[in-house]
Amino acid sequence: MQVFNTLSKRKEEFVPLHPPFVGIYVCGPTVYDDPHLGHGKSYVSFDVVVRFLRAKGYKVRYVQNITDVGHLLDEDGEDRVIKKARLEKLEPVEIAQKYEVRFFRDMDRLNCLRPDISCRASGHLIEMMELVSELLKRGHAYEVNGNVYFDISTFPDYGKLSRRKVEELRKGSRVEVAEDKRHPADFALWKRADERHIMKWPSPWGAGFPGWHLECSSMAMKYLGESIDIHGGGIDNQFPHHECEIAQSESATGKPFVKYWMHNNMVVMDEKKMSKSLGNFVTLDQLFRQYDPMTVRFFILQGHYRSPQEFSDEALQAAGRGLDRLARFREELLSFRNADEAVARSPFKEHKERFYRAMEDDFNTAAALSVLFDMIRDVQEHVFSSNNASAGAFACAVFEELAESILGLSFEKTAGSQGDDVSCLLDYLVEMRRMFRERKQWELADQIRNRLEKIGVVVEDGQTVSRWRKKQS
RNA sequence: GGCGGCGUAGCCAAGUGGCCAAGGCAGAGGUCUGCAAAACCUUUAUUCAGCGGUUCGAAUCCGCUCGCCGCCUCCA
Repeated sequence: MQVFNTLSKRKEEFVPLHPPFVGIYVCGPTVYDDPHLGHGKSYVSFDVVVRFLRAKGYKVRYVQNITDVGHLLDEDGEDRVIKKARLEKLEPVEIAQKYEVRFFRDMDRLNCLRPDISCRASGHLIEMMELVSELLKRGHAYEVNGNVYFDISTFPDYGKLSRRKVEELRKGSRVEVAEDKRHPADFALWKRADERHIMKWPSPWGAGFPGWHLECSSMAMKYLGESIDIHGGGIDNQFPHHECEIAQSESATGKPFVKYWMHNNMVVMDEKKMSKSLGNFVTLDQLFRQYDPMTVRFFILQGHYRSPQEFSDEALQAAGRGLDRLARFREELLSFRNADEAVARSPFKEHKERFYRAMEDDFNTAAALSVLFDMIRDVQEHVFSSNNASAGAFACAVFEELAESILGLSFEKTAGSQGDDVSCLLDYLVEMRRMFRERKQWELADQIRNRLEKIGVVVEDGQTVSRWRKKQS
């Protein structure tokens, strides 16, 4: 299996440090606002990575952090969480809690598996301080006025992930350099907090809070060991965040921190990166009012995780239609589910192999997805038209494994669309329409169909039964 | 200014040296149907931003030009 490693800038054969175990750490969200489509792309991408590694038989431990401590926003030392707390008139902890809940709510809707360990930065201050002490002890850090900085001159490899030279960093720098740093590129491990700062902790260097790269190093190493297999995150975190993680971790342990660095690309909107700070974002919650979460997942899967992805309503609608077709196909295939598949001599083994080959080539979900659509045509020929039950059963099992287990597409009806009062009424209206049709009272039958269409419900007449469904978007 | 990347049909998007350039959506024609919808079948880029070069052979490698983006500040 080939994985693109940002460290080497090429695809490498994937060999875990301690097979069959795989430790993967993915940078989690800062919980101060609702997650947007960009978060969706990132976490769906890594969800598929985890799902596929498990399908390949690896024992995966998936760790993801929750950043609830907040990072520096400006020179005043106010961080995003605190700023939001002031705006919403809540405690910082309430803000973090609130948006953590909403983050998982949206990830659940996208059918992302929960991480095996979801760890909050605020619960790991001890570990972070220990890391700072270790770096001080080893001479990789220095203390000035209650601030502790990492001394970049002690780590010659600094820049190896993002291909940057320390000398070049200074020139393009857009922020003012803190005066007490020895070198402008030195970064904070611990920051002193004044009285106004609400989120602060006592430490050997006085009251303060951790630097923004520290939590990932501490928690990744705590739960996955000093060297981990995969570290993932957004490409926009490559520098400085991941670069600093490497410097801290490797200086403290003397061991390689990460074997494979994986970075997902951005969602693009109006020709610009979708992000909070630019203001051109659409939250998942907003999106889900218009599109089914699975449509969003399907949309994400249609692109490659390392490519930028263009967001537009047209693209989302197209994704919805494509997913619809897959869902109908799956429903038809489901009638073969329990047939005897043991005797199957089927062409679908080949589809499975093609799918795996695509996924083994750096998780090419777009190519993998296309195999599913090829399957539609071939199942039509080898199962539906010949009513071949054993081939159908095999195809059904293959489809469930590929589409549902690995790609994480869920075709179960969303709650509220089944068994509630509205559904019962709709069922009755469709039944009524059927009676009109049997008596060839087309006008009355059409009237029902037209009226339902107006409230976004489509009626479809099949060979034997009529069905209704909610129209997407 | 430094580093990195992108430009493939109306839209989204795979493909990075060699069968006719995946797949989805939209479009066109057909089958089915009371009419629709859905489904199914067929079809849709002599061409991969442009110009040169390397090669028996390039969308894929190299050079230049044009356009665009990301990172260098928190960001998935």
